[in-house]
Amino acid sequence: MSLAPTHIHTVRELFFRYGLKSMTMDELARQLGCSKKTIYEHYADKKALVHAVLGGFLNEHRSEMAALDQNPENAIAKLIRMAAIGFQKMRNLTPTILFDLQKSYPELWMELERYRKEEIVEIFKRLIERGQHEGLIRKEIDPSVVSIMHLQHTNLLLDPVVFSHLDRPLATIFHNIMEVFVGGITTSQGLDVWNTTKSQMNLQP
Amino acid sequence: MSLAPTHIHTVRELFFRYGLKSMTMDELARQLGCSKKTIYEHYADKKALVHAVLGGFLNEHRSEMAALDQNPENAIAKLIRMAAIGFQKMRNLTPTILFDLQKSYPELWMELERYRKEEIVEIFKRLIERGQHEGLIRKEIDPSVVSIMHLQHTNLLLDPVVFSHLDRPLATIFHNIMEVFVGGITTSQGLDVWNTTKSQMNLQP
DNA sequence: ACTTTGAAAACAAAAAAAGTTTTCAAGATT
DNA sequence: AATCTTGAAAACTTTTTTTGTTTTCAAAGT
Repeated sequence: MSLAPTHIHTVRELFFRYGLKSMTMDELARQLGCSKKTIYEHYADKKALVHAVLGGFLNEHRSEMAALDQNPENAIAKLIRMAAIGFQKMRNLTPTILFDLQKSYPELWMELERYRKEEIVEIFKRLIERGQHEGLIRKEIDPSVVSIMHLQHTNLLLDPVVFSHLDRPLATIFHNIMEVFVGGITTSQGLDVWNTTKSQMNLQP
Repeated sequence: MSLAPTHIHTVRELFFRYGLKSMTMDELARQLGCSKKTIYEHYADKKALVHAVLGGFLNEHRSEMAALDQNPENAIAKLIRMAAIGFQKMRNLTPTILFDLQKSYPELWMELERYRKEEIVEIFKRLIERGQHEGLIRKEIDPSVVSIMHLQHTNLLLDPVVFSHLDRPLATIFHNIMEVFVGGITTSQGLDVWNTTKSQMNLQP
């Protein structure tokens, strides 16, 4: 029983690198240097394994977000940090993964969708509301609208036809998008905070 | 019979984006907006289709290389241009594609290997020999050795664990690699040519 | 010596994909 | 206007692949 905790990261890497369809259970066992039997002792079927991988991935993100939420920083700084983590994380979701997920594991695909559209959007929405109370984000801004808008921004990264041909580092793309987004929602006071925060933190995600 | 020339590029894009395994014939037909029957009128089987796509890809590269070979430039300049094109081209070969190719179409995989290890290496070898005759590349350099070395450099780009985590544009990685490689093989005269050439041409591949 | 363990490999069952054929409707042809 | 052609859509068969299970066997531990 030497599999579950140690090797699940390897499984994630293989799934993410080669796609869910291409990475068969035989191949997986071969790469892990164990037998299929051993895998099936820990996971009922392939779906359970994919579920564990995706679940772990989302949980990681969830707890990183939660950790940031604890921070006693201002709303703008939190917003940037959360966005940076989100962009960084979503990079791992290649077209192949998303395609395979959607086609072969629709329930897991929906779980991913739900996580992003509900949980994440909700966190950003509340963060924007907080920013408004702190006087950093303009009152005319509708938190529900712009939190969805932000989600769509991260979606753009997942689509290879949008930015990849520019051959820019993710950090550059991230920085530009945030410059527009944050610039667009902040009050003049918030803008000062943003400029200070920006120089303080390492924006390289 | 409206398929073959027009839509083969779409097929390539789909194969390259989602992988050969994930992109089934049904899905392909759906995405192309035609029936499977129509596809099978032009291509005997899926293998023939993959062959056509890969062949087209290699031919494109082949003719770009040939066009450069005609140029009346010096050997160093040609070397850089060819390398740039090579790096740029190989980016399209995602881990999934290479994996699927190797596993499901071993003959095509070997054809790709052969193309790179023989045709491309041969071109670079002759180019380096020419550079030596032009007095731009040092005589101690063994063309056979360093042409293979260059091939391995481009291989590094295909491996996601080597450079991707740096989050640098391809152009930066390319530039650094070439700085070392060209710097390492040139005479002082060749180095001057390289510096001049470098500023003249747009290194952004 | 006797268990236990788990890799390796053979296996059966199920699923999926490839490839073929049929159907049918829209456009072209006579 | 009647007929023919074309090709998408979908139903279908066949082949291949994959999943998931079981068996075998050898090495490590008791």
